[in-house]
Amino acid sequence: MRESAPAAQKGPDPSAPDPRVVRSRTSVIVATRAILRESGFSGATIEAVSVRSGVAKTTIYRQWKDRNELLLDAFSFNMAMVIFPATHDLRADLCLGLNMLCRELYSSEWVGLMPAMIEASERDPEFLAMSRSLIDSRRKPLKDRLQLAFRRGELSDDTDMETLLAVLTGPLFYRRLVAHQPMKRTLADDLVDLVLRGAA
Amino acid sequence: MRESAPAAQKGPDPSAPDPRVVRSRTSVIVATRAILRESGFSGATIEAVSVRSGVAKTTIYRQWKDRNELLLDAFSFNMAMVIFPATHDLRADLCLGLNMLCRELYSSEWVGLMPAMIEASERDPEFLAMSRSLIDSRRKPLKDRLQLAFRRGELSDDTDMETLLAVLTGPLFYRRLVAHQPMKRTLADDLVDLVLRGAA
DNA sequence: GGTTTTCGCTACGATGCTGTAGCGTTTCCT
DNA sequence: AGGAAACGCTACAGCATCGTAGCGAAAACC
Repeated sequence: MRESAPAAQKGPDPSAPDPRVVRSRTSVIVATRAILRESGFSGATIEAVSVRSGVAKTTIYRQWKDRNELLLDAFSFNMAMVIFPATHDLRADLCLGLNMLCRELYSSEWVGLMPAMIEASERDPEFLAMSRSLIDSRRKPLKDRLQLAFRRGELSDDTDMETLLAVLTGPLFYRRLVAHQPMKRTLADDLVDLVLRGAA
Repeated sequence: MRESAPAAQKGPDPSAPDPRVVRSRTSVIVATRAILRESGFSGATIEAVSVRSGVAKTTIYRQWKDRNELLLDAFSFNMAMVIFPATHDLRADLCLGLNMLCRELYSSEWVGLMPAMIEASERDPEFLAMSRSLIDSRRKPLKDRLQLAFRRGELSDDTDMETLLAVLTGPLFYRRLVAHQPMKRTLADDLVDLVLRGAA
Protein backbone atom coordinates (compact mmCIF):
# COMPACT_ATOMS: atom_id res chain seq x y z
CA MET A 1 0.00 0.00 0.00
CA ARG A 2 2.75 2.38 0.87
CA GLU A 3 5.62 2.99 -1.44
CA SER A 4 9.28 3.06 -0.64
CA ALA A 5 9.11 6.85 -0.62
CA PRO A 6 10.01 8.66 2.59
CA ALA A 7 6.52 10.12 2.83
CA ALA A 8 5.03 10.70 6.24
CA GLN A 9 4.81 7.69 8.49
CA LYS A 10 2.27 8.35 11.18
CA GLY A 11 -0.71 6.04 10.96
CA PRO A 12 -1.35 3.13 13.32
CA ASP A 13 0.06 0.84 10.62
CA PRO A 14 2.22 -1.67 12.40
CA SER A 15 0.23 -4.09 14.51
CA ALA A 16 -3.46 -3.42 13.96
CA PRO A 17 -4.66 -2.99 10.39
CA ASP A 18 -8.36 -2.42 10.98
CA PRO A 19 -10.05 -3.31 7.68
CA ARG A 20 -12.28 -0.29 7.95
CA VAL A 21 -9.27 1.99 8.00
CA VAL A 22 -7.73 0.21 5.06
CA ARG A 23 -10.92 0.51 3.08
CA SER A 24 -11.42 4.20 3.66
CA ARG A 25 -7.76 4.98 3.18
CA THR A 26 -7.53 3.34 -0.21
CA SER A 27 -10.85 4.78 -1.35
CA VAL A 28 -9.65 8.23 -0.47
CA ILE A 29 -6.26 7.81 -2.10
CA VAL A 30 -7.71 6.41 -5.29
CA ALA A 31 -10.22 9.24 -5.51
CA THR A 32 -7.55 11.82 -4.82
CA ARG A 33 -5.38 10.52 -7.61
CA ALA A 34 -8.28 10.53 -10.02
CA ILE A 35 -9.08 14.12 -9.17
CA LEU A 36 -5.46 15.15 -9.43
CA ARG A 37 -5.36 13.70 -12.91
CA GLU A 38 -8.59 15.28 -14.03
CA SER A 39 -8.61 18.60 -12.27
CA GLY A 40 -5.07 19.16 -11.14
CA PHE A 41 -3.66 20.35 -7.89
CA SER A 42 -6.18 23.06 -7.23
CA GLY A 43 -9.09 20.75 -7.92
CA ALA A 44 -8.02 18.26 -5.31
CA THR A 45 -9.84 19.69 -2.33
CA ILE A 46 -10.81 17.64 0.66
CA GLU A 47 -14.45 18.21 -0.08
CA ALA A 48 -14.14 17.02 -3.64
CA VAL A 49 -12.22 13.97 -2.49
CA SER A 50 -14.89 13.25 0.07
CA VAL A 51 -17.70 13.38 -2.48
CA ARG A 52 -15.86 11.32 -5.06
CA SER A 53 -14.61 8.67 -2.66
CA GLY A 54 -17.83 8.35 -0.71
CA VAL A 55 -15.83 8.76 2.48
CA ALA A 56 -17.04 11.40 4.89
CA LYS A 57 -14.97 14.53 5.18
CA THR A 58 -14.62 14.05 8.91
CA THR A 59 -13.20 10.60 8.36
CA ILE A 60 -10.59 12.00 6.02
CA TYR A 61 -9.53 14.53 8.61
CA ARG A 62 -9.25 11.72 11.14
CA GLN A 63 -6.56 10.04 9.04
CA TRP A 64 -4.73 12.99 7.52
CA LYS A 65 -4.09 16.13 9.45
CA ASP A 66 -3.79 18.24 6.34
CA ARG A 67 -4.66 18.57 2.71
CA ASN A 68 -0.93 18.53 1.99
CA GLU A 69 -0.42 15.34 3.93
CA LEU A 70 -3.12 13.65 1.93
CA LEU A 71 -1.69 14.82 -1.35
CA LEU A 72 1.80 13.67 -0.43
CA ASP A 73 0.42 10.23 0.32
CA ALA A 74 -1.63 10.23 -2.85
CA PHE A 75 1.38 10.97 -5.01
CA SER A 76 3.60 8.31 -3.54
CA PHE A 77 1.01 5.57 -3.63
CA ASN A 78 1.70 2.26 -5.30
CA MET A 79 3.57 3.17 -8.43
CA ALA A 80 4.11 0.51 -11.03
CA MET A 81 7.53 0.61 -12.64
CA VAL A 82 9.14 0.03 -15.96
CA ILE A 83 11.44 -2.97 -15.96
CA PHE A 84 14.70 -3.22 -17.87
CA PRO A 85 15.71 -6.80 -18.60
CA ALA A 86 19.32 -7.85 -18.30
CA THR A 87 20.08 -10.19 -21.15
CA HIS A 88 23.30 -10.40 -23.11
CA ASP A 89 21.98 -7.84 -25.59
CA LEU A 90 22.29 -4.31 -24.25
CA ARG A 91 20.65 -2.67 -27.23
CA ALA A 92 17.63 -4.94 -27.06
CA ASP A 93 17.27 -4.44 -23.32
CA LEU A 94 17.34 -0.66 -23.58
CA CYS A 95 14.97 -0.57 -26.53
CA LEU A 96 12.50 -2.77 -24.76
CA GLY A 97 12.50 -0.76 -21.57
CA LEU A 98 12.42 2.63 -23.24
CA ASN A 99 9.61 1.64 -25.54
CA MET A 100 7.69 0.49 -22.51
CA LEU A 101 8.33 3.85 -20.90
CA CYS A 102 7.17 5.48 -24.10
CA ARG A 103 3.87 3.68 -24.03
CA GLU A 104 3.47 4.35 -20.34
CA LEU A 105 3.99 8.05 -20.84
CA TYR A 106 0.88 8.21 -22.98
CA SER A 107 -1.36 5.80 -21.15
CA SER A 108 -0.51 5.06 -17.56
CA GLU A 109 -2.15 6.58 -14.56
CA TRP A 110 0.86 8.02 -12.79
CA VAL A 111 1.96 10.15 -15.71
CA GLY A 112 -1.24 12.10 -15.37
CA LEU A 113 -0.10 13.00 -11.89
CA MET A 114 3.25 14.36 -12.99
CA PRO A 115 2.11 17.83 -14.01
CA ALA A 116 0.53 18.34 -10.61
CA MET A 117 3.63 16.93 -8.97
CA ILE A 118 5.97 19.14 -10.94
CA GLU A 119 3.92 22.15 -10.05
CA ALA A 120 3.87 21.29 -6.36
CA SER A 121 7.56 20.45 -6.29
CA GLU A 122 8.49 23.82 -7.65
CA ARG A 123 7.25 25.61 -4.58
CA ASP A 124 6.97 23.25 -1.63
CA PRO A 125 10.11 21.54 -0.29
CA GLU A 126 8.12 18.60 1.05
CA PHE A 127 6.70 17.86 -2.36
CA LEU A 128 10.12 18.38 -3.88
CA ALA A 129 11.67 15.79 -1.60
CA MET A 130 8.92 13.31 -2.31
CA SER A 131 9.12 13.93 -6.03
CA ARG A 132 12.87 13.43 -6.04
CA SER A 133 12.69 10.15 -4.23
CA LEU A 134 9.87 8.92 -6.44
CA ILE A 135 11.71 9.74 -9.62
CA ASP A 136 14.82 8.19 -8.19
CA SER A 137 13.14 4.90 -7.45
CA ARG A 138 11.62 4.84 -10.92
CA ARG A 139 15.01 5.38 -12.52
CA LYS A 140 16.60 2.57 -10.64
CA PRO A 141 15.91 -0.28 -13.10
CA LEU A 142 17.48 1.61 -15.97
CA LYS A 143 20.36 2.72 -13.80
CA ASP A 144 21.01 -0.85 -12.72
CA ARG A 145 21.02 -2.06 -16.29
CA LEU A 146 23.46 0.64 -17.30
CA GLN A 147 25.76 -0.13 -14.42
CA LEU A 148 25.77 -3.75 -15.50
CA ALA A 149 26.74 -2.60 -18.97
CA PHE A 150 29.63 -0.62 -17.52
CA ARG A 151 30.86 -3.64 -15.60
CA ARG A 152 30.64 -5.73 -18.72
CA GLY A 153 32.53 -3.13 -20.71
CA GLU A 154 29.64 -2.56 -23.08
CA LEU A 155 29.87 1.13 -22.31
CA SER A 156 33.07 3.10 -22.14
CA ASP A 157 33.97 4.29 -18.67
CA ASP A 158 34.35 7.93 -19.60
CA THR A 159 30.63 8.26 -20.13
CA ASP A 160 28.73 9.82 -17.27
CA MET A 161 25.82 7.93 -15.77
CA GLU A 162 23.68 11.00 -15.18
CA THR A 163 24.23 12.18 -18.72
CA LEU A 164 23.24 8.78 -19.99
CA LEU A 165 20.04 8.75 -17.98
CA ALA A 166 19.13 12.24 -19.10
CA VAL A 167 19.80 11.48 -22.76
CA LEU A 168 17.85 8.25 -22.77
CA THR A 169 14.75 9.35 -20.88
CA GLY A 170 14.80 13.15 -21.09
CA PRO A 171 13.59 13.42 -24.68
CA LEU A 172 10.64 11.16 -23.94
CA PHE A 173 9.46 13.19 -20.97
CA TYR A 174 10.12 16.35 -22.93
CA ARG A 175 7.82 15.37 -25.76
CA ARG A 176 5.10 14.31 -23.39
CA LEU A 177 5.16 17.10 -20.80
CA VAL A 178 6.82 20.11 -22.38
CA ALA A 179 6.30 19.97 -26.12
CA HIS A 180 2.95 18.19 -25.81
CA GLN A 181 3.61 16.15 -28.88
CA PRO A 182 2.27 12.70 -29.62
CA MET A 183 4.51 9.69 -29.22
CA LYS A 184 7.01 9.06 -31.98
CA ARG A 185 7.37 5.37 -32.61
CA THR A 186 11.03 5.30 -33.42
CA LEU A 187 12.22 7.79 -30.86
CA ALA A 188 13.17 5.27 -28.20
CA ASP A 189 15.13 3.17 -30.67
CA ASP A 190 16.78 6.25 -32.12
CA LEU A 191 17.93 7.28 -28.67
CA VAL A 192 19.45 3.90 -28.00
CA ASP A 193 21.21 3.95 -31.35
CA LEU A 194 22.57 7.38 -30.71
CA VAL A 195 23.88 6.51 -27.29
CA LEU A 196 25.39 3.20 -28.31
CA ARG A 197 27.05 4.75 -31.31
CA GLY A 198 28.50 7.50 -29.14
CA ALA A 199 29.39 5.68 -25.96
CA ALA A 200 30.04 2.07 -26.82
CA MET B 1 3.85 43.85 -25.21
CA ARG B 2 1.93 41.02 -26.72
CA GLU B 3 3.69 37.95 -27.93
CA SER B 4 3.21 36.16 -31.20
CA ALA B 5 1.06 33.62 -29.38
CA PRO B 6 -2.55 33.24 -30.50
CA ALA B 7 -3.84 34.30 -27.12
CA ALA B 8 -7.07 36.23 -26.90
CA GLN B 9 -7.20 39.43 -28.91
CA LYS B 10 -10.01 41.59 -27.64
CA GLY B 11 -8.75 44.81 -26.12
CA PRO B 12 -8.96 48.22 -27.80
CA ASP B 13 -5.31 47.79 -28.77
CA PRO B 14 -4.98 49.03 -32.31
CA SER B 15 -5.39 52.77 -32.60
CA ALA B 16 -5.62 54.26 -29.12
CA PRO B 17 -3.05 53.13 -26.55
CA ASP B 18 -4.20 55.06 -23.53
CA PRO B 19 -1.18 55.21 -21.22
CA ARG B 20 -3.37 54.49 -18.22
CA VAL B 21 -4.43 51.21 -19.74
CA VAL B 22 -0.89 50.32 -20.62
CA ARG B 23 0.27 51.03 -17.10
CA SER B 24 -2.37 49.00 -15.35
CA ARG B 25 -2.11 46.17 -17.86
CA THR B 26 1.61 45.72 -17.42
CA SER B 27 1.43 46.10 -13.65
CA VAL B 28 -1.16 43.38 -13.52
CA ILE B 29 0.68 41.06 -15.86
CA VAL B 30 3.96 41.47 -14.04
CA ALA B 31 2.32 40.82 -10.69
CA THR B 32 0.49 37.80 -12.06
CA ARG B 33 3.69 36.27 -13.35
CA ALA B 34 5.44 36.86 -10.05
CA ILE B 35 2.62 35.16 -8.17
CA LEU B 36 2.53 32.28 -10.63
CA ARG B 37 6.21 31.73 -10.01
CA GLU B 38 5.98 31.95 -6.25
CA SER B 39 2.63 30.41 -5.49
CA GLY B 40 1.67 28.51 -8.59
CA PHE B 41 -1.55 28.29 -10.47
CA SER B 42 -3.83 28.09 -7.49
CA GLY B 43 -2.18 31.05 -5.82
CA ALA B 44 -2.80 33.33 -8.75
CA THR B 45 -6.20 34.65 -7.78
CA ILE B 46 -7.56 37.94 -9.00
CA GLU B 47 -7.58 39.26 -5.47
CA ALA B 48 -3.95 38.37 -4.89
CA VAL B 49 -3.00 39.95 -8.19
CA SER B 50 -4.91 43.07 -7.28
CA VAL B 51 -3.16 43.44 -3.95
CA ARG B 52 0.27 42.75 -5.35
CA SER B 53 -0.04 44.95 -8.40
CA GLY B 54 -1.73 47.81 -6.65
CA VAL B 55 -4.39 47.79 -9.33
CA ALA B 56 -7.98 47.66 -8.16
CA LYS B 57 -9.83 44.42 -8.65
CA THR B 58 -12.56 46.18 -10.58
CA THR B 59 -10.00 47.57 -12.99
CA ILE B 60 -8.68 44.10 -13.63
CA TYR B 61 -12.14 42.86 -14.43
CA ARG B 62 -12.58 45.77 -16.81
CA GLN B 63 -9.68 44.51 -18.93
CA TRP B 64 -9.99 40.76 -18.59
CA LYS B 65 -13.31 39.05 -18.50
CA ASP B 66 -11.99 36.04 -16.65
CA ARG B 67 -9.30 34.72 -14.42
CA ASN B 68 -8.38 32.32 -17.21
CA GLU B 69 -8.09 35.09 -19.74
CA LEU B 70 -5.71 36.95 -17.47
CA LEU B 71 -3.59 33.88 -16.89
CA LEU B 72 -3.40 33.11 -20.60
CA ASP B 73 -2.17 36.63 -21.23
CA ALA B 74 0.27 36.41 -18.34
CA PHE B 75 1.84 33.25 -19.68
CA SER B 76 2.34 34.51 -23.19
CA PHE B 77 3.75 37.88 -22.21
CA ASN B 78 7.03 39.10 -23.58
CA MET B 79 9.21 36.04 -23.59
CA ALA B 80 12.87 36.49 -24.20
CA MET B 81 14.42 33.83 -26.39
CA VAL B 82 17.60 31.90 -26.71
CA ILE B 83 19.45 32.73 -29.89
CA PHE B 84 21.40 30.26 -31.97
CA PRO B 85 24.11 31.90 -34.07
CA ALA B 86 24.73 30.74 -37.60
CA THR B 87 28.46 30.74 -38.18
CA HIS B 88 30.42 28.23 -40.18
CA ASP B 89 30.93 26.10 -37.09
CA LEU B 90 27.85 24.01 -36.31
CA ARG B 91 29.27 22.50 -33.16
CA ALA B 92 30.16 25.88 -31.70
CA ASP B 93 26.77 27.33 -32.58
CA LEU B 94 24.89 24.51 -30.94
CA CYS B 95 27.07 24.51 -27.85
CA LEU B 96 26.67 28.21 -27.42
CA GLY B 97 22.91 28.17 -27.74
CA LEU B 98 22.37 25.11 -25.60
CA ASN B 99 24.61 26.41 -22.85
CA MET B 100 22.62 29.59 -22.88
CA LEU B 101 19.43 27.55 -22.58
CA CYS B 102 21.07 25.68 -19.73
CA ARG B 103 21.76 28.84 -17.82
CA GLU B 104 18.33 30.18 -18.56
CA LEU B 105 16.69 27.06 -17.21
CA TYR B 106 18.13 27.76 -13.80
CA SER B 107 17.83 31.53 -13.68
CA SER B 108 15.34 33.11 -16.00
CA GLU B 109 11.89 34.23 -15.09
CA TRP B 110 9.85 32.31 -17.62
CA VAL B 111 11.14 28.92 -16.53
CA GLY B 112 9.50 29.48 -13.17
CA LEU B 113 6.23 29.70 -15.03
CA MET B 114 6.63 26.41 -16.81
CA PRO B 115 5.42 24.17 -14.00
CA ALA B 116 2.20 26.14 -13.75
CA MET B 117 1.89 26.10 -17.51
CA ILE B 118 2.46 22.38 -17.75
CA GLU B 119 -0.14 21.79 -15.11
CA ALA B 120 -2.69 24.01 -16.80
CA SER B 121 -1.98 22.56 -20.23
CA GLU B 122 -2.67 19.07 -19.06
CA ARG B 123 -6.30 19.83 -18.40
CA ASP B 124 -7.42 22.93 -20.26
CA PRO B 125 -7.34 22.95 -24.07
CA GLU B 126 -6.93 26.71 -24.21
CA PHE B 127 -3.81 26.57 -22.10
CA LEU B 128 -2.60 23.62 -24.12
CA ALA B 129 -2.90 25.55 -27.35
CA MET B 130 -1.12 28.54 -25.89
CA SER B 131 1.60 26.40 -24.42
CA ARG B 132 2.18 24.63 -27.71
CA SER B 133 2.53 27.81 -29.65
CA LEU B 134 4.82 29.32 -27.04
CA ILE B 135 7.11 26.34 -27.01
CA ASP B 136 7.05 26.29 -30.78
CA SER B 137 8.16 29.87 -31.08
CA ARG B 138 10.92 29.28 -28.56
CA ARG B 139 12.20 26.31 -30.51
CA LYS B 140 12.35 28.20 -33.75
CA PRO B 141 15.92 29.55 -33.49
CA LEU B 142 17.35 26.09 -32.90
CA LYS B 143 15.16 24.63 -35.60
CA ASP B 144 16.32 27.24 -38.06
CA ARG B 145 19.94 26.56 -37.25
CA LEU B 146 19.45 22.85 -37.73
CA GLN B 147 17.69 23.33 -41.03
CA LEU B 148 20.60 25.41 -42.19
CA ALA B 149 22.89 22.57 -41.20
CA PHE B 150 20.81 20.17 -43.25
CA ARG B 151 21.00 22.40 -46.28
CA ARG B 152 24.74 22.67 -45.85
CA GLY B 153 25.08 18.92 -45.55
CA GLU B 154 26.48 19.14 -42.05
CA LEU B 155 23.79 16.75 -40.93
CA SER B 156 22.78 13.62 -42.78
CA ASP B 157 19.33 13.75 -44.33
CA ASP B 158 18.08 10.59 -42.72
CA THR B 159 18.05 12.21 -39.31
CA ASP B 160 14.68 13.40 -38.13
CA MET B 161 14.27 17.02 -37.11
CA GLU B 162 11.89 16.32 -34.25
CA THR B 163 14.18 13.67 -32.87
CA LEU B 164 17.07 16.08 -33.05
CA LEU B 165 15.18 18.76 -31.18
CA ALA B 166 14.07 16.32 -28.50
CA VAL B 167 17.55 14.92 -28.03
CA LEU B 168 19.23 18.29 -27.80
CA THR B 169 16.83 20.06 -25.48
CA GLY B 170 14.86 17.28 -23.82
CA PRO B 171 17.56 16.22 -21.38
CA LEU B 172 18.01 19.79 -20.20
CA PHE B 173 14.33 20.29 -19.45
CA TYR B 174 14.21 16.85 -17.92
CA ARG B 175 16.91 17.62 -15.39
CA ARG B 176 15.35 20.92 -14.49
CA LEU B 177 11.65 20.04 -14.30
CA VAL B 178 11.38 16.31 -13.79
CA ALA B 179 14.50 15.07 -12.03
CA HIS B 180 14.99 18.34 -10.14
CA GLN B 181 18.72 18.09 -10.43
CA PRO B 182 21.17 20.97 -10.53
CA MET B 183 22.70 22.01 -13.80
CA LYS B 184 25.50 19.87 -15.13
CA ARG B 185 28.15 21.98 -16.78
CA THR B 186 29.15 19.62 -19.52
CA LEU B 187 25.72 18.29 -20.37
CA ALA B 188 25.02 20.68 -23.23
CA ASP B 189 28.39 19.99 -24.83
CA ASP B 190 27.98 16.27 -24.32
CA LEU B 191 24.65 16.38 -26.10
CA VAL B 192 26.11 18.20 -29.06
CA ASP B 193 28.98 15.73 -29.25
CA LEU B 194 26.62 12.82 -29.12
CA VAL B 195 24.40 14.18 -31.85
CA LEU B 196 27.23 15.22 -34.14
CA ARG B 197 28.95 11.90 -33.74
CA GLY B 198 25.72 10.09 -34.55
CA ALA B 199 24.22 12.22 -37.26
CA ALA B 200 27.01 14.05 -38.99
C1' DG C 1 -22.19 -10.89 23.27
C1' DG C 2 -20.21 -7.02 24.94
C1' DT C 3 -16.79 -3.40 24.34
C1' DT C 4 -14.10 -0.42 21.53
C1' DT C 5 -13.16 1.83 17.38
C1' DT C 6 -14.38 3.73 13.24
C1' DC C 7 -17.74 5.47 10.55
C1' DG C 8 -21.30 8.74 8.30
C1' DC C 9 -24.07 12.60 8.97
C1' DT C 10 -25.31 17.33 10.09
C1' DA C 11 -24.10 21.56 11.56
C1' DC C 12 -21.12 25.35 12.26
C1' DG C 13 -17.96 29.70 12.17
C1' DA C 14 -14.34 31.51 9.71
C1' DT C 15 -12.12 32.65 5.63
C1' DG C 16 -11.18 33.68 0.84
C1' DC C 17 -12.54 34.16 -3.93
C1' DT C 18 -15.69 35.40 -7.69
C1' DG C 19 -17.73 38.75 -10.39
C1' DT C 20 -20.82 43.03 -10.31
C1' DA C 21 -22.57 47.70 -9.07
C1' DG C 22 -22.30 52.54 -7.83
C1' DC C 23 -19.79 56.73 -7.00
C1' DG C 24 -16.46 60.10 -6.78
C1' DT C 25 -11.71 61.25 -8.43
C1' DT C 26 -7.81 61.38 -11.41
C1' DT C 27 -5.88 61.28 -15.81
C1' DC C 28 -5.80 61.63 -20.55
C1' DC C 29 -7.18 63.51 -25.08
C1' DT C 30 -8.19 67.46 -28.23
C1' DA D 1 -10.31 74.31 -20.60
C1' DG D 2 -13.66 71.01 -20.97
C1' DG D 3 -15.49 66.38 -22.08
C1' DA D 4 -14.44 61.49 -22.05
C1' DA D 5 -12.36 57.63 -20.30
C1' DA D 6 -10.10 55.00 -16.90
C1' DC D 7 -9.22 54.74 -12.29
C1' DG D 8 -9.60 53.47 -7.02
C1' DC D 9 -12.63 52.52 -3.41
C1' DT D 10 -16.39 50.35 -0.96
C1' DA D 11 -19.90 47.28 -0.74
C1' DC D 12 -22.31 43.24 -1.92
C1' DA D 13 -24.45 38.45 -2.85
C1' DG D 14 -23.14 33.97 -3.81
C1' DC D 15 -20.35 30.26 -3.38
C1' DA D 16 -16.62 26.91 -1.99
C1' DT D 17 -13.51 25.41 1.24
C1' DC D 18 -11.38 24.72 5.63
C1' DG D 19 -11.18 22.43 9.85
C1' DT D 20 -13.89 21.22 14.17
C1' DA D 21 -17.70 19.36 17.13
C1' DG D 22 -21.26 16.20 18.60
C1' DC D 23 -24.15 12.24 17.96
C1' DG D 24 -25.94 7.82 16.73
C1' DA D 25 -25.13 3.71 13.78
C1' DA D 26 -22.22 0.17 11.94
C1' DA D 27 -18.38 -2.66 12.06
C1' DA D 28 -14.47 -4.85 14.10
C1' DC D 29 -12.15 -6.98 17.89
C1' DC D 30 -11.68 -10.39 21.89
